[in-house]
Amino acid sequence: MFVHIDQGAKTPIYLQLRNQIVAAIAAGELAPGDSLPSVRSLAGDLGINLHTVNKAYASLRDEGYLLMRGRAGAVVASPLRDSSVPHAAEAERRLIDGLTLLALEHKAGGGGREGFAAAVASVLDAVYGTGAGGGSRPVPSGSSDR
Amino acid sequence: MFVHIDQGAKTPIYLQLRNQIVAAIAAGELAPGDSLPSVRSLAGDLGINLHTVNKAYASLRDEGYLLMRGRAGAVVASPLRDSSVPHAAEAERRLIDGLTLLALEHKAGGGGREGFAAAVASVLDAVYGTGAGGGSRPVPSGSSDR
DNA sequence: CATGCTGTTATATAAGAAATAGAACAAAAT
DNA sequence: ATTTTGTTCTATTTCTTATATAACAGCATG
Repeated sequence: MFVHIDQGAKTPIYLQLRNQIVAAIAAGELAPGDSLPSVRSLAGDLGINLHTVNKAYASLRDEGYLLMRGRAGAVVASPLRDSSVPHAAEAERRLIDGLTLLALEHKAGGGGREGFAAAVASVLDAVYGTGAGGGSRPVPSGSSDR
Repeated sequence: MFVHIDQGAKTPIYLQLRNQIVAAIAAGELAPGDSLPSVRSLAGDLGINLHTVNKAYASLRDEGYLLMRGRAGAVVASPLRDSSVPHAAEAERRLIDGLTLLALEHKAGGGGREGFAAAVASVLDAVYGTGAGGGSRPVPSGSSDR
C-alpha cells in the first residue's frame, strides 16, 4: 500500500490518510473506477482504527473524490469537474481561500509577487511534470512532524 | 479595530485573529514598528478571552511576524526576509507544502495546470493589485462559516 | 510612593475533536 | 452457512480550544 502514517505528526491521522489518497489520485496511482481497500484491511495494514479509516473515506466521499455504494466498497469517482457541480464549486472555493491565505502570509513576510509565482511554478513542475510526464510526488503532512 | 470574529466558524478563534493580523500586515494597515493593542484591551473589544488573544500573538511571534519585548507590548517586526533566517526558511517550507497540497487536490479533481495558474493569477491580482496599488482584501476564514 | 497597566505564568474547568475499542446489523460473496 | 462488506451505536481516552481566575514582576503615570 502507498500510504504511510506518522503517529507523532500534528496533522490528524484521518487527514494524513485523506491527503495521501488525494495525492495517489492526482498521481494516477488510483484511477476512476479503482477500488480502495476495505476499511478493516487498510486499518489493519496501517495499525490504526477502523473508524479512523472510515472517517477519511467519508471525507473523500463528501468532497466528491470517492463513491461508497453500500457493501460494494469505496471506488474512485470520475473527476470532480466532469460530475457534480456543487463539489466542483466547493473545491474551487477552497482553492481560492487556500491560495489567498498563502499569498497574504507571503506578502506579510516581505515576499513579492515574483517569489510567490516562482514557488507556484516549482510546485506545478513537481505535480504536473516539467513539461513531460510526471512520476510520484511526496505529500506534505500539513506541517512537518512532531 | 480591523478584526472581526465569527464565533460559529469552524476555524479556531485564535487562528481567525492570527490570519487577520497577517492580512493587515500584508495590506500595510500594520507597518513594521507599529504597536498592537494589549491582549486585555483587544480581548475586551472582541468579546473573547485574554488567553485566546495571547495565543494568537504568541503564534505570530513564533512565526516571526511580531516582536514581544516584555511589558513594552507587541510590535510588528521587520519583514521575515530581512531578519531571521530560520523564520524565513520555515515560511518558505509552509508555502511549498501548502501549495503542493492545493495543487494535488486540484489535479485529483481533474483540474489542469492552466486552471491552477489562472486561480493563482486572480489571487495575486487581489493581494498585490492588478499592476497598480492595492487596497484591502477579504480574509478567508479557513473554510466558510458555521 | 501608589496605582494602574503591561506581558507572562499557573491552575482549573468545560466543550469539542480525534482516536481507539467493542459490539451489532443488513447486504453481498464465497 | 460462514465470511466479509459498509454502516451504526456506545464508550472511553486524550488533545485542543476557550474560558475563568489569580498572581507576579516590570514599567509608567498619577
